[in-house]
Amino acid sequence: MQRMSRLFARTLRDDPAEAAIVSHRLLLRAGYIRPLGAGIYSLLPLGWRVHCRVVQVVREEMDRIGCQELLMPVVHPSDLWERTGRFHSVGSEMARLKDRWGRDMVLAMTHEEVATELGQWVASSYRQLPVCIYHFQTKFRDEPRPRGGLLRVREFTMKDAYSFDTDLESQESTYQDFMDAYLRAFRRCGIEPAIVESDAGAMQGSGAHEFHCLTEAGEDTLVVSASGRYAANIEIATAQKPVFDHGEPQPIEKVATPGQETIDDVAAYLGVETHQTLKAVFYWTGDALAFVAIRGDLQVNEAKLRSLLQAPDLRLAADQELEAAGLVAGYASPVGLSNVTVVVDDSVESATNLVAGANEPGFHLVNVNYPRDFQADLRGDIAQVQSGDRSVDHDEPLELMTGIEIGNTFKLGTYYSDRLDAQYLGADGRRHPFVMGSYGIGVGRLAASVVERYHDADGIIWPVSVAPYDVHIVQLGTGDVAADAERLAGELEEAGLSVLLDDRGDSAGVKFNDADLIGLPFRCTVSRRTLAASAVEFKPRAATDRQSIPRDQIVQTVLEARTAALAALTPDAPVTMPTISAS
RNA sequence: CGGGGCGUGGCGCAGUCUGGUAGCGCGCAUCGUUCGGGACGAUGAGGUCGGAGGUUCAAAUCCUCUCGCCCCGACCA
Repeated sequence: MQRMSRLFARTLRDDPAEAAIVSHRLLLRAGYIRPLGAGIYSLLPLGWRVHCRVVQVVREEMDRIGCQELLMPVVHPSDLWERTGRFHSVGSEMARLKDRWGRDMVLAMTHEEVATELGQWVASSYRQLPVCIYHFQTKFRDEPRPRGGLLRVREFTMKDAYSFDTDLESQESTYQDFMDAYLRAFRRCGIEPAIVESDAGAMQGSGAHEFHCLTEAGEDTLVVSASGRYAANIEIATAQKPVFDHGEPQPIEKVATPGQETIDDVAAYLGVETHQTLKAVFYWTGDALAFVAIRGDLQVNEAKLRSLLQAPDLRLAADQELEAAGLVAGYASPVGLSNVTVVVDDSVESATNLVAGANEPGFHLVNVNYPRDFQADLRGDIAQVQSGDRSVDHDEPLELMTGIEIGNTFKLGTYYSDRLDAQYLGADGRRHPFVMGSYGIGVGRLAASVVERYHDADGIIWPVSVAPYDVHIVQLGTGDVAADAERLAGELEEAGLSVLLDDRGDSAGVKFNDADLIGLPFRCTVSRRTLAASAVEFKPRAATDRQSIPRDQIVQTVLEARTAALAALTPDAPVTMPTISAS
């Protein structure tokens, strides 16, 4: 039992000024976390208990699929990272340091390298495969912009798992096991995740999924079809691109368009729809300029472009870089260009007689046709899906949603095993690289997501599965009242429940408000009034009504309520695409 | 990295423009009265005004530099 009078925490009456997001505000106010720097937090006892509860849920689901827990170090010598190429490719997100001998070390932001090294050491034969390992370990990622309390931090605990299979077929089965385990873990925490296809990004894999908690506070945009049959992160999402008929190709012509620098202006000025224009956008790949041409009614999707160009450091080009290449912003054209890489979205291939810039201020070209008038160095789909677009597979309308990425799964293929010579001896007597997977869950982000999902105007409403304590006893009075509250706490603990006892001398209002703020699932109030009635007042945090329960039945009542609440978190329900809840 | 905002006691803020004894509410401590939804009274503790330099008789306030934090964007396993 923890007494509130001794709890290492402090609840705040006023909202901290820095907190703009619900979970951040409530976790600070209720005394769960305390910032030390940007994106760096201490977990106070309440926060740590939630952390441990979440860890335990995830651990049980990992163990359930036969994944074995271990612990890998945070500080790594750089050589493994040199061998996979990530020591140089990752960039400043990974913190680096030198040891006393001047050797390069890294603070691990993930553990593919070390896991692969361990895997090849242990599993020398196909007879030992498949095998999976996981750990809960501190990650440090030097994020350019931490935000939202625990939602995006620089130091955090991640559950990361790594699988080793003999071949793609086996890995597919292992991957499915992880998907199932993730779904169960999130549901046990009270979150029905949206599962979407995602970008493998720096993981270098061949396929990936993300699990999202749908909430306005999220940073990721997801594209979901009406039936839920298609769901993807917008970074990789595809959609049908409507085709417009602008007639047979006509001779190219230069027209004056004074002062018309935007697509909308030019289209209006020349009396055409935006889909009959060619939009030019310029990116800097890190060492070269890329001229991106896309139909005027579409937006460039930078993640897709980055992937197509294989340019991890892609960014919009600066004006000086445009001038140096002889391009005129607002009037730029791919026609007659030779010194820059031209990337063409496939929307341009089906369009005829487009309006494009003339590379001359105040002039555009009409009846520009690809590939008659200009060539592409690269072609592909680099368009951003927009709300209302239709899915490729089932021709369904697509909707955009926002979510917090609480977990991800990656099919790594043999990227790491190839580079680290991680091989097993197969039944055929030959050596083969492991087919690997990696799977992450951010513990703190998951806890914060639960708060985003479960709260009201008064505070947090923890699901029983991850609450820091099961029962909040509000003791209103001293003497007999205090004695009975203590006795009740003992009985509840005897029954296997964890208890936070508010034994402070504060007024009832203060105590009730703190109880609501902290958000334990069940509240029991003990006072003169309840003592006289040989009863205890019982109120689930999520309920609006208080009940008077006979004193000799209260423990049973709480136990049953908790059991029912746990049963309501059904990990085995069929997968459905959730919608954003009104809470 | 670009744009915006903010650093004054544990929390929320005023004071800065127009330089002149550092304030308010909450919280905290002691005493008393209260006692079922953030009680009341009295007394009290607590701040080198983020830091450094400069201007001035005098700087929270003006100038320069710097550090940090928040928000938007860029970025992002």
